[in-house]
Amino acid sequence: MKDQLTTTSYAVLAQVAVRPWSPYELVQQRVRYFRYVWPAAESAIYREVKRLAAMGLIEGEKEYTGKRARTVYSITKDGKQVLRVWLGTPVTPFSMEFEAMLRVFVAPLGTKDELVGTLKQVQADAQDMLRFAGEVKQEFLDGINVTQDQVYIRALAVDFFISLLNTVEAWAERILTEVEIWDDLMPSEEKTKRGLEKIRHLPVDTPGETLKDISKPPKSQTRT
Amino acid sequence: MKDQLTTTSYAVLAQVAVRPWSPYELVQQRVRYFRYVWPAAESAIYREVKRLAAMGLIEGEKEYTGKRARTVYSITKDGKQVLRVWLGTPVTPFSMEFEAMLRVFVAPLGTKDELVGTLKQVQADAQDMLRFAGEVKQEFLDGINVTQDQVYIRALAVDFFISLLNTVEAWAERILTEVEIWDDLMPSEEKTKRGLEKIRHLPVDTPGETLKDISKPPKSQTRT
DNA sequence: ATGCCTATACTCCATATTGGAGTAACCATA
DNA sequence: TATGGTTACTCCAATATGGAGTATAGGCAT
Repeated sequence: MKDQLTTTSYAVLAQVAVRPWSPYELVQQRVRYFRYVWPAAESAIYREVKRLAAMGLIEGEKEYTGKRARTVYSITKDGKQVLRVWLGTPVTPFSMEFEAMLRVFVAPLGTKDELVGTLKQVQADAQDMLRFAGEVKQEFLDGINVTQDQVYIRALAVDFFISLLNTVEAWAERILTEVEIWDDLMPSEEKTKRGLEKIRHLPVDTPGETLKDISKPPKSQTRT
Repeated sequence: MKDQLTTTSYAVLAQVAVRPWSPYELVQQRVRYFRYVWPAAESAIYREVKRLAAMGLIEGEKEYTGKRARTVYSITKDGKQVLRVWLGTPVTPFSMEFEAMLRVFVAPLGTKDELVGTLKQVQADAQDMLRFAGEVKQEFLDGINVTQDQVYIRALAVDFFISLLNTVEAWAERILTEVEIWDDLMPSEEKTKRGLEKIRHLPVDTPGETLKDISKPPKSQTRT
């Protein structure tokens, strides 16, 4: 066992810092707490719990329901210290997986219906997650969230999540409206004109002068 | 060699569909074309090129510069057909990695400066990527992008990318303003009040009645 | 009391993926 | 001719993933 902690380790450790959990609970609740900002497989959680325990960063207490054991883990002093040290290290940048966009790229090979279907799916996924975010919002307003004592911090996260999802949802809506007025997905002068117009109005600064050298994009992202 | 294609395979195949590339070019240019919506390691690209070639979905032509060989790959009929079929299959949902948010969760264990530093980093990363997006925008306006003939499609992607980055940037800015007025990161009645007020005004619907059962969040996401 | 279904609580493993190290030729400059 | 950078990859140890498998508990119908 390597004792190099990964971001997944810190995600689990951070969750245990909130209050004690059993591995099973962590697996279930990760969806509410870090799944959407740091996806990790179930088996990864179980593995991390063992590692953290072996390293003395969390400690377990056994409980029994009949013969079935379950261990509830709490964070230790060392664990807190490790989190504190981690807070001083550089962050890995935001990154995403968005398969739908790859499909948009090759959409002209398929049908308009397929593109519309993909976009509707994106919209539906965003709406599902927004529904979930709405529930979390309500939990906080009702004062019943597990991290209620940390509202002032968690509010920052819920804000992020909701802003992002609204952006995705609005984009899908906007694009659907655009695609709906197309007859097909073939290139056309009309579409090209509209596309360029759209690009021209995008809210971002363009570089001062035309680029001679194609400048390097921002450096790559790594997951550790 | 398994011939089950992964999303990374389709990403590469979609890129080769644009125009012929050598593996090295694909690796370099992936940053411009799919890195931000489907991250993949360099070695993964080389591996996929080999697989796709072995499966007859792309075909390579050898070129020489002195003794150094390079192979330029183009998509085949079969390759296009495979992409077409793919367009008819279900999409995997959007997902992201955002380590900074995990740090926000445990921020009270550290200092205000550390939190501010993390948020500034998020902002800087977003601004870097926005600069890159601005360059892409300019390329299209100048008519010199490699996918210029697909502006009407690519405009949809650039729109997404810029909207999302602006959202992230604006969030970081907003949160920095909030955090700046705090004296420390300890819980306080004042902070709790502000947090709840913030949550109350978040742009998302809350469920009609208070939840008795904690409903299940949207289903999980898998990468294939 | 017995069987059956579902939830709890994990372990195990074959396969896939990653980052990085290594190899080697080419090219410009000093 | 040395040397440093770019092109153009290959290879691999370490890690991560999804899914299958194991086993107990509790509720409910018969």
